[in-house]
Amino acid sequence: MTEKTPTTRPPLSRDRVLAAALDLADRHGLEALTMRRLGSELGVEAMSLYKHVAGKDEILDGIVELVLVEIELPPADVEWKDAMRERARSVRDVFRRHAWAIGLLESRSGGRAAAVYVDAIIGVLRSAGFTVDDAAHAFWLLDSYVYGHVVQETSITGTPPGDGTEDGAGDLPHLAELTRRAAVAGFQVDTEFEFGLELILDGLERVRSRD
Amino acid sequence: MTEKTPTTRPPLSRDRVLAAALDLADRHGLEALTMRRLGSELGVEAMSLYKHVAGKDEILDGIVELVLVEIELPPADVEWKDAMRERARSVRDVFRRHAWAIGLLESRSGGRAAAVYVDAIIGVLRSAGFTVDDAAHAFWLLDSYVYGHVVQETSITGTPPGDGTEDGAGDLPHLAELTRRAAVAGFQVDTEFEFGLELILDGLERVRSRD
DNA sequence: GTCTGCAGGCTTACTTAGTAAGCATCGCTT
DNA sequence: AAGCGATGCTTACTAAGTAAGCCTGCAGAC
Repeated sequence: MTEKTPTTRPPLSRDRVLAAALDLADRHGLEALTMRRLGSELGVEAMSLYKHVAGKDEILDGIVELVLVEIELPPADVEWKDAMRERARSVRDVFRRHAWAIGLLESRSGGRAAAVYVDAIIGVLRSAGFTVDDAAHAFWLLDSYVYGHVVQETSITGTPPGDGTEDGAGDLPHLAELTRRAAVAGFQVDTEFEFGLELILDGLERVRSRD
Repeated sequence: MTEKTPTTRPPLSRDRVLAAALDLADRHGLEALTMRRLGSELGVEAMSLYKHVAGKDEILDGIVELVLVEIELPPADVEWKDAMRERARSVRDVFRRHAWAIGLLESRSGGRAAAVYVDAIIGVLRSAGFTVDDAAHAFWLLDSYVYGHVVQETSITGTPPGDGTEDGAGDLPHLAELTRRAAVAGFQVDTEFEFGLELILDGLERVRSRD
């Protein structure tokens, strides 16, 4: 129909499709990631993508995994507390870069990347003297915290002004006080994050010394 | 076209629509909640719903709020630690009953119900002697933990067997150990939850006694 | 009693999304 | 040269949200 493009287009591949999908989600959000748009991003029709991926679900799984491998695994020889602190920060950074990935993770396993991640973390904890059970506890606790924190951050910063949280604060005195305080102090999510992180790490240290 | 139904149907209303939507999501999952299906559930065509709600988004906001009001607020006169423990459990229970709501919460403010909830919790903490800042810290920390924990629980229990976490465990020794251990001990999420909860509450107690 | 307005539900139809099925073409192998 | 497989294209179907406008029966007003 149209002229054949003189520039030979690099052939598609599963990797190129996934990379483009990741990029698209980062730039325009997850809802912009449609097969048609992803296709046009690659200079191709939507249906062509199906030669390289089974369907949209596989793309979603794929980009979640791409995100997960961005998490920095701690080197095996650092002190456990430093290692956990660093990985917690790394997880937070990664999900702030790819906020859309949080919602996806809920329904997807994360593939092998997730398994590698778990293995590395548990490894550090075991070497530090945690029992199997306590290592599992520590992992769950830390991960729950980090995950929950990131979700709350993004859902707060992503909330447009004028949402339900502020109107009617007249009869919610503590909330009003909190809001006022936050406005004055310049609310710092980073501070919140570090506070909880240190509290948890200290608590885990107590558990470890018991083991 | 069809015969007029002899039984007079109770008229629709915003509340009836939201209640039916909540019920539908509980019974068949969030993806089953479509305007057409919700309509037929109420014996009505999809477009009729638009006389009572502005659109699907309003329905989603509405059922999120319905879920949030199920969270039990602690009575003002209990000891803060008991109050926090109870509300954490209540939050967890509510979201286990309505697992689909978790994903929704990420993108929605929660309306006034969320504000009431925050106000009540901060109130308890302030009365217990927490400074404004520490009350905010405590709130963020606890909520992040509970939220993250629930998400992880549901995503694990919702994962079909044979996912990426188990194959290839050969070169992931710590993960293998953990899996084995979990199989033997009978993995208890409840135990995990309580462990982290108590650790955090103890940490917060230390913070409070400093105030 | 008749008329009228309108609230509440219905019909149709448009848009966007995912994707099944099959066609076309280009380049390499034999 | 002939054939063939891989890669991309075309068409078309289904499901979902929702805009626009129609229909009808009931509540007062006269």
